[in-house]
Amino acid sequence: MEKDVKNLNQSIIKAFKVLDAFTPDKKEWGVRELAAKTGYNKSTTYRLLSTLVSLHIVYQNENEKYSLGSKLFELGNRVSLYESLTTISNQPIRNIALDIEETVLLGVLKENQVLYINKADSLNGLKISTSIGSHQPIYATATGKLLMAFSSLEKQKNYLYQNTFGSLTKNTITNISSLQSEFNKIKKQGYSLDLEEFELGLICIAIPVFNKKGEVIAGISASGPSSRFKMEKVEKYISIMQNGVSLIERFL
Amino acid sequence: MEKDVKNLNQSIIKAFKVLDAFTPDKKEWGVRELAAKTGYNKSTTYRLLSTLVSLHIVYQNENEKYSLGSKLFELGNRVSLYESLTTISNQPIRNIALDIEETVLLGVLKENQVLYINKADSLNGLKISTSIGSHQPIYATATGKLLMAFSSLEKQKNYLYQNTFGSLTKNTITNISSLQSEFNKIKKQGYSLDLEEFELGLICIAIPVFNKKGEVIAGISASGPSSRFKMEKVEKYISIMQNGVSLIERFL
DNA sequence: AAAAAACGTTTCATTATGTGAAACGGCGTT
DNA sequence: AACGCCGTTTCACATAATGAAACGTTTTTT
Repeated sequence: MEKDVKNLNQSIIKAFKVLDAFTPDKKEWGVRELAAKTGYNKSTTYRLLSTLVSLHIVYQNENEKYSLGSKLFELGNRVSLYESLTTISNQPIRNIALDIEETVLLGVLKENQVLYINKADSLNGLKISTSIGSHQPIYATATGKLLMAFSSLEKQKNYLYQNTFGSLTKNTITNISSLQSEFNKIKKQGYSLDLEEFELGLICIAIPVFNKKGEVIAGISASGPSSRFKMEKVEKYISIMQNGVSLIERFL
Repeated sequence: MEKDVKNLNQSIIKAFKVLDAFTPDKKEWGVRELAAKTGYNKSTTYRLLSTLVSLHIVYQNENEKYSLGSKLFELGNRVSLYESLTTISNQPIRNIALDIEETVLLGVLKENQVLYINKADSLNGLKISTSIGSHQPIYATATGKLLMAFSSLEKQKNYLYQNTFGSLTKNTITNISSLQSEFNKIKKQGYSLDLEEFELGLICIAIPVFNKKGEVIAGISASGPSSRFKMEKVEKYISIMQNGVSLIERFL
C-alpha cells in the first residue's frame, strides 16, 4: 500500500528527467537524440529545453547542442551535502540509538580524518564524548577504517604511505600491511569494528552509507563501553543499523 | 525588438523560481511563506514542492519545512564552471580578437596562479604563445593582478605575505607595497595593465567578468607586442572588450 | 551539382493538466 | 473549549502543454 497517488506536476518531472540525461559521459545533447533518450516528443523536448535555456539552467552552444548551464551550478552549490545528510539522518540515527541503546554517530572523510557531522545520544548513563564537528584519525576508528576501506586502492595507498600511525592504545593497528589487510577484511565483510583501538574500554561498530551510484559517502557508527558491548550482539546491532541506513539512503 | 515570445513551460519556470528562493540566508521554507514570497497560490506552491520532493530536488524535514535536496547537489556538480565559461565565452572573445586584432585570453584564479581556460587568436602574424590550460604568475600578468585586485583584502594579504616575487623583466613589480597599491589602483580604475612585466616586448590589458552576484569570476585580456600596442588605444580596446564581456555576463 | 537526409524550430487543433477557493484535520496556544 | 496556524486535499473550471506535420537550413550522400 503505497502512499496516495499524488498530483505531481508532470512538466517538472519531465524537466528533471531531461536534466538527468546530461552526465559526465554525455554532456551535450541535440533535441532529437534527447527526445529519443527520454521518450518525449520532439516538440515537447524542444520546449522543455527552450524553457531551461531561458532560465540559464541549460546552455545552447554554437553547434545548437545543449549542455548544463551556470544557474544549475549556482543552485547546486547552495546545497551543502553535509547539511542535507545531517537533516536526512536525524530521525534514523535517533531510532537506532533508541533501539540498541548506544551512542550513534554519522561520519565522513575530510582531509585524511573522520569528521562527525551528526550524533544521537543513547539514554544510557555512560555516554560517548565525541561531538558533532570533531575529528578523529582514520586508522584507529571504526568509521575511519570503514570509509578508507571503501575508498579507491589509490587513496588507500596514498593514505598508508604518506602518514604515520602512532599507537593510541595497546590495540591500535600501527603497521601498514596490517592496516591494508584490515581494509580488505572490512570491505569484504561490509562492516568495521574498533576494538579499543582508539581508547581503552571503547568499542565501536560502523557500517557504510551508499548513494544511488553505489559510492560510500558516509559511515554510521554505534559506540559503547566494552563492559556492555558484547561481541555476540554485533550481528543484531548491524541489522538494526542497516535498517536505519536504508531509510537514509532512500533520500540520497 | 526582442526575439519572438516563446512558448515557455510555465510549470518549469515556477519550479525554478521556487528553488531560487532557497538562499544561504533562508535555507528553509514553509508552504505558506514560500507562496507569499513567490506570489503563487498556496496549493500551487504545495504541488510544486511535492513534485520536487518526489524527485529529491528538495527535502522536507521533520518540522515539515522544505529545504534543497541531494539530487540538486548532484546535478549542480555535473556542471563545470570552467566548461560553461569556456563555451559561453567562445564567440565573444573571437569577436574581440577580430576587432582589436590581438590575442584574447580568458583566465581564472587557481591555486595562486592564473589559469587560462580559453583563447582567441588574432589574425596578426605575431601571436602570443600562451595556450589554454597554461598557468602564469599573478603578480606579473594583467589578468593575475586584476583578479587579485578584485579579491578580498584577506586574500590579497595572504597572497602578498606568503609568496616571493621574482623579477621576470626589468618592469616586474616585486615589491609588496607596490603590488598592494597596484591592486588598489586596478580596482579603482576597473582594468589592469601589464607593461612588459612578464616578458619584454609584451603588453597586456585585462578587464573583469562579473557574475550576477557582482563577484569577479574571471578576467579577459588582450595581449600584443609593444611595437603596435599603443597606449592611446587603451581606451578604445577596453570599450570593445567591455562589449564582449557583457555578452558573456548575460549567461552567468 | 542535385537530391536526400538530418537538424532545430514553429504551427495549430485537441485534450490533458495545472489551477485556486474552500474545506479538512492536526497541532499548539489562549 | 475556542481559536489560529500549519500542511494538505478536493473539485469544477480554464488554461496551458501536447504531438503530427510542415518549415527552413545545413550537412551528407548520390
